[in-house]
Amino acid sequence: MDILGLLRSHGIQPTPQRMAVAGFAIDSRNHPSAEEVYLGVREACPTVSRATVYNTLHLLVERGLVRQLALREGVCVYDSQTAPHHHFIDDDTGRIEDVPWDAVSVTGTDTLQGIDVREFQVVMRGRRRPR
Amino acid sequence: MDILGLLRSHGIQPTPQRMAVAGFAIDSRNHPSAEEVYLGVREACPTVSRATVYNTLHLLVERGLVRQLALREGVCVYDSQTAPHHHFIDDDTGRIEDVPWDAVSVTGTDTLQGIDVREFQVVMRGRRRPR
DNA sequence: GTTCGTGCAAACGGTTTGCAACAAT
DNA sequence: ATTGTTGCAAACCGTTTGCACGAAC
Repeated sequence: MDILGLLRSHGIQPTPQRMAVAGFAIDSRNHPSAEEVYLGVREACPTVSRATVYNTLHLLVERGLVRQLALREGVCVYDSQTAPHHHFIDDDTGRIEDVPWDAVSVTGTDTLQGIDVREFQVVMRGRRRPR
Repeated sequence: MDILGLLRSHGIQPTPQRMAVAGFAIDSRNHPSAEEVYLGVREACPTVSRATVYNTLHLLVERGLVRQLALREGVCVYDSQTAPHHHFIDDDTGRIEDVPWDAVSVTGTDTLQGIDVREFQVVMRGRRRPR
C-alpha cells in the first residue's frame, strides 16, 4: 500500500515521478499498456516524460513489482498482481480480467518430455454471461 | 498441402503473391510475425509489397486458415496449426512451440461464475531440458 | 468498364534511444 | 566530481492506410 516504502524496499530510489508511475500501475486493475500508464500518470502529473514512464515500468518489472504480459496484440500490458493467476479476455470489450489460481486446475505441465516448465497460466477467451 | 486448392476451397482467389504468402505462413512452424512472413516471402519473391502480405495474412485469418496469436510482446504472431493446442515459450530462445492438446488437461473453465469461455489454452514458459 | 488485387509511400501507434540539463550524494 | 534521474525530441519497429496503376472477368 505504501508506495514509498515499496519502492525503497525494492531498492528503487523514490522520486516523485516514480511514485506517480508506480502508484498508477499498482492501483490499476485494468492491465494497462505502457502508453495507458503514461496517459494516466500525465493527468496527475503533466510534466512527466514518456521516457521516465517507460524507464520506471522496466524498473518495476525488473524488480518484480509488476509483471509484463503478452495478452493484447501489439502492446505490452502490465499486471499489478504478481501472484500466479490466470486470465480471461472478454471478446466484446477486450477487457482482461484476472482469474484466481484455484478456479482452474491444470495437470500435465510437469510431464512434458524435454521441457522444464517454470511457470504457466491459462488464457481464456469468451464473454461475460448476461445476468 | 496443395496451397492452390486450399485457397480456392476457402474462397480466396489465388494469385502468385497470395500463394507465396500462404505457402510460407502455412509451412512455417515457427510462429512468425507478419514482418517475418514479409521478409521470408520477399526472399522467394522480392517484388511483393508489405501491404499485400498484410492483406493476405488478414484474409487467411478471416477464412480460418491460420490463427493470429498474442504470444510475443508487441507483435502479432501467426500459427498455421488451427486445431486447438497449447503453447510453450522457451525462456532462452523465445521460440514458441506447439504443445498437443492432450498433453495437458485443464478443468474448471466451464464453471467460472458469470463467464462463458469460448476457447482457452495453456501458455507455458520455461526451458528445454538439456539431454 | 467495373471489380479486385497489387505496389509504393506515407502515416500511424507504441516503444526505444541519444543527449543535454539537472538533481543528489 | 561522479553518479543517477529527468525531459525532450528524434528514431525506430511493426502495422495500417490512401491511392493510383494494373490485371481479370
